[in-house]
This record gives sequence, C-alpha cells and structure tokens, in this order.
Amino acid sequence: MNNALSGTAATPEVRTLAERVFQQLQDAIVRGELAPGSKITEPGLSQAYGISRGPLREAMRRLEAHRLIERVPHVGARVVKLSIKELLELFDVREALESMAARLAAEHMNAEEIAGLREVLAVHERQSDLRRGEAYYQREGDLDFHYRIVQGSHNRMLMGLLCDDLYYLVRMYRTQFSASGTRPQRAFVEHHRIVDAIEAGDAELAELLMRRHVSASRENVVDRYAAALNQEGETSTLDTPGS
Amino acid sequence: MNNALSGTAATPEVRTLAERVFQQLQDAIVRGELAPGSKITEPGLSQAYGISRGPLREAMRRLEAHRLIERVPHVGARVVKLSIKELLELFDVREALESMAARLAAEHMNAEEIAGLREVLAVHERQSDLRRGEAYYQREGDLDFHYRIVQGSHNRMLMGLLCDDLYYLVRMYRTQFSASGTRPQRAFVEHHRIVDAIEAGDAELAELLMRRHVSASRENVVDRYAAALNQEGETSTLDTPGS
DNA sequence: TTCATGATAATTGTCGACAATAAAAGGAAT
DNA sequence: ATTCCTTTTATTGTCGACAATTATCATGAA
Repeated sequence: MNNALSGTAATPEVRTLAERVFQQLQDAIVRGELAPGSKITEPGLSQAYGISRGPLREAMRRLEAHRLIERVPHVGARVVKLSIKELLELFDVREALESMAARLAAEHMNAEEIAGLREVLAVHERQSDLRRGEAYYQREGDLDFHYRIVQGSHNRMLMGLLCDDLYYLVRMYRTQFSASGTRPQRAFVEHHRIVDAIEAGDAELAELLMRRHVSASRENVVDRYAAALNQEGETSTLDTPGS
Repeated sequence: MNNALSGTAATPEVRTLAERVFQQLQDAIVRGELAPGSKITEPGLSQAYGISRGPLREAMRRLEAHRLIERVPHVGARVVKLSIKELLELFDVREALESMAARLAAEHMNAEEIAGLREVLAVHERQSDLRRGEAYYQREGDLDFHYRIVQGSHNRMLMGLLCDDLYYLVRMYRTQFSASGTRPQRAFVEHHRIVDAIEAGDAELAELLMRRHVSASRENVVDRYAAALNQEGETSTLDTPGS
C-alpha cells in the first residue's frame, strides 16, 4: 500500500539501511544521475553512501531483480542501458498487462477509486491549460493515471509486476530518451474514454481502449525514433541482429 | 539462454555459492520440501547448507524477488503460501502475458522453433498413450510447451517475467495443490490448434486461442476448488475478505 | 484466571577482514 | 612493432563477529 509514485516521497523513515540505499540508488538511476551503461563498483558506492558493502550488496541484488542494473559474476555491475529494441519489448509487455488491468479495473473498481481517477484527469486538464507543450509534469501524471488503474484491478500480482518493476523502467526511459511532448492531446481523450468505459463497467471496451492506447504510444515512439534516425546519421542502439 | 526447465539440470557448475544455494532453495520450495508458510531462519539454513550467512542472504533476496519467499524486516522470512485468490491472480497475469507471447510467436518464430514445438507435442502424445491418467510428466511437458512459445516470442522481457518468475510459481502451485489430471485431452487439442495458428502465422488467432486456453485452465481450477470445497468442510485459503 | 510488564533469548542487520577471481599493466620474445 | 606471458592490482565473493531489534517467557498485579 506504500508504493508512492516518486519513491522517496511518501516513505517517512525506512527501517533498514539496505532498504534506504536501495531507494536512493533506484531514484538516482531513474533520474539519470547514474549514467546508463556506467559501471558500478561496490567500494565506490559503499564509500559514497557511507555504508558497508553488506547492505549495499543487498540493495544491488534488489536493483538487479528490478532490472535496473545488470550483474555478471566476478566482473561487476552496470546500470542498464535501454536500447530501442528493449523499449519496444517493454511496450509489448505493458500492452498485455495494462489491457488486462483495465479489464479487471472495470470489473472491480469502486466508486471512490473512480472518483480519484476523474480527479487525476481534472488535474491534468488544468495543467494542460497552463503549459500545453511542457509535458514533463503531465507525463508524471500520465504514469499516475496508469498507476491508479493498475491499483483498481485489485490484482496484487499485477500491481507488483507493473508498479514495482516496469514503471521504473518506463520512467528511466523517459529521462534517458527525454521523451517529452508525446502526443499530449490525443492521449488525453484516450484517457477519458478509458475512464468512461471503466465507470460503465464495460470490461471488454476498457481492455480494448487501453490496448490501443499503449499500442499507439508504442507506434509514436517508433515514428519518433525513425525520424530521429533519418535526421541524424547516428546508429545508437538498433543492433543485436539475430533473434 | 541457459534457463532450463528443471533448474539444476542444464547448469554444469555454478560459479558462486549464492547462486548455487539459490537454485537449491528454489528447487526445494518448488518441490514442496520446504513447506509453504513455514518459517525460514538464516542460521538454520546456513548450517544446513554449510555456508555462511552472507551468500545465504543474497540467495534469499533473490528468492524474495522471485516471489517464492516473503520477508518482513527484523522479523524473518517464510515460504510463500499460495491462496486460491493469489492463484487466480496468477492465472489472469498468465492469460495477459501468454496470449501476447503467442501473438509474438506467430510473428517471429522460425522453422526450427516450430519444428521443436511439434516435437514436444509428439512426445506428449506418446506419453499420453502410455499413461493416460498419470499426468505428472505431461504437466511438466505442458510447461515445456508454454515455455517454448514464450521463447518463440523473441521478447526477452517477456521471457524473463514468465520463465524466471511466474512459471516457478506455477510449478509450486502444482505440487502444493497436487493439481494433476487437469483435463488432459482438451488441453491437448488446444495445444495443437495453437501451434497450427503459429505455423500459419496467424497472430490474432494464436493470441485468441492461447487466451482461451489459459482462461479455460483457470476456470477448471475454479471448478475443482469449488467441488473440493463442497465435498469437504474445510476452509483452507479462501480468506482475505476485503480486496 | 487474565492481563500487563520486564528480563531473557534468538534472530536479523551491519561491519570489517580475508580469500578467490578477473582485469590491467608491464616486460620479454618473435 | 606486435603478440604472448607474467606480475600486479583492484574488485568481487565469502566469512565470522558484534550491535540492534524483535519475539518469547516468566513474573507479578488486578
């Protein structure tokens, strides 16, 4: 129940050192302060955070489980670097999971939760009035929207997979690719329609709309990437040919 | 590439102690040797496996990440005990993920992989001839079938979620609920039809069939549980009332 | 008898040090 | 000059011990 969106926000005080440094590292990685692909050394971090290597190793194990760092035995760990291929994989997984979440939300969400969802949309609308292009806050809010729907599914396993694992990768991608200004208006009306379907209890429609919503977001990323690739002459991460 | 089904089977020698004890513990939990809900104590296990508490703690962290044990700070860890509610949640997640996997498999699977899939079905058919009711081997084979389709999706994130996390829970459930003899014939023809769709490259059909397949398996569990509940007067795990 | 309270014991969290492995640097031979 | 091998160095893996927290149990009062 304590999984706030910004991680360190709604956690007053953590009991264990490993937990705390885990959250700090998680935040640092998501915000891009630890560069993607950069190597992480245990003595360095333990000195930087003023703790021993024991708790640090546990924190790193958790980061590895959340797919934020990659470790190879006896060699070391490095911050994960999302390629465009892995980003698209992430979208496919989100499409599958979030459409299911929307379906379950339409079946199980209660009145208060739906009211909260509408409130989120209202906040977005206000922010959209203020700053139409500036999409950073809205993007965080977008995640908040998806977050609430997942919670509304009342499926703890789904919540764990989406909120504890994948959403951190999504946020990391957004800072990494600086993916602002991604079709704000259209996503807006799609959000509204999804809430309408959920409120009407139309599970199939909610599922379909959410599936299209995520899929459209994915296609948007593909287009933007192709455009950026044409404009510049760079080949950054579209490798890994076989399989 | 090295994620064999039986865990300790295709791994000749593991480099690190933590890795080894992790696999041993994972196997012990899945096989039911460590009773679900039983408490796990660090000194006990470190003595039992003849290692120090350091590697053991890392192994336990990994088990926690794989949702095989549950830890609470300063209190301890206990083997996860799947309730019927969580089992149904697991099925919903599988339905979402595996239907997507089938869709992607229909798009990306190559000839050799399809041939391998057909070979798996052939093996099942032979085993089904030999022992029709005895479904243990067939159930392991069933997981092998699903395993290969997930691999055929060529989506590493999907593979990680399904094969590294959820399938261990599935196997654990099967030993825990001793869920043998679950509609072997019908699952059989469903498997065949799914492979047909994949071979035809019909992504939509493969997705639909896999979705129905998992959903039917879920409903079968619901029915069996309701029947067992009526027959006996026991109330085992249908608690957790509010959400 | 039951409940609260304090002391005891056990377990978890944390730390520093040693051993094993892999990467890096340096030198010798072709 | 390049390549291969040896030595060195740094990082990871493992261990045992101490501190902090929690659970247990005994004791006493209502």
